[in-house]
Amino acid sequence: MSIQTTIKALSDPTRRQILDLLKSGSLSAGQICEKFPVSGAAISKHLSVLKDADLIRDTREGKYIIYELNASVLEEVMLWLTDLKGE
Amino acid sequence: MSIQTTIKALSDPTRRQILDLLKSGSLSAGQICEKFPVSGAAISKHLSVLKDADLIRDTREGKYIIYELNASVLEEVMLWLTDLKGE
DNA sequence: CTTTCGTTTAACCCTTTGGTTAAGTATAGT
DNA sequence: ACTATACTTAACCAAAGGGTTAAACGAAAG
Repeated sequence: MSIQTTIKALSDPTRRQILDLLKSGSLSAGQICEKFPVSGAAISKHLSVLKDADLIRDTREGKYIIYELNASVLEEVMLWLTDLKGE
Repeated sequence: MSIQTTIKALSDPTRRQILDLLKSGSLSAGQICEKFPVSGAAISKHLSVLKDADLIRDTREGKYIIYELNASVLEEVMLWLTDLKGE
């Protein structure tokens, strides 16, 4: 995954909030939806952007789809930022 | 400056390249332009986005406008990322 | 097997974004 | 005072982004 894909995914506030939510534990798409004042379709699209960036992973559990955070790809961004900051 | 403004500014590859350039030292708008295959107007707009985000500062020197990196605002982004990664 | 529930995909609508060219502003040099 | 140089701003355009509603899909339950 490119740093471009990662940062683009991070550039929307709703998506960052979703990541913040998942920090405390995995949630189903529906549970995530409840937290935002937008349609399920909108959230579903955000989730797919985050998934394409590999910032989240999903697994189906029965009729639910559970999303979990994958923070490991943030490493690349951190490195770039650290380098930019110089030391 | 909000983290939103900062990340949005970072979300364009040309703007990130500009920041990378300025890491090695301050440059005039024209010198920055030379490095990119787009019009001066396009670069000027990128510079203004970076400036609004306080990621760069400018000072006029004669007929040149010199841009310098201001990496300090990256701290907030770093903190958010670090928190998300969970130490 | 049909229905219901959870979620995604399709089709669409605006707004934002990143580019262009052309015109404007500011400083330097003649 | 003019002209050239350095850069920005204005006006415009096509593409991308984030939202909506409605249709489709997958698994479970009746």
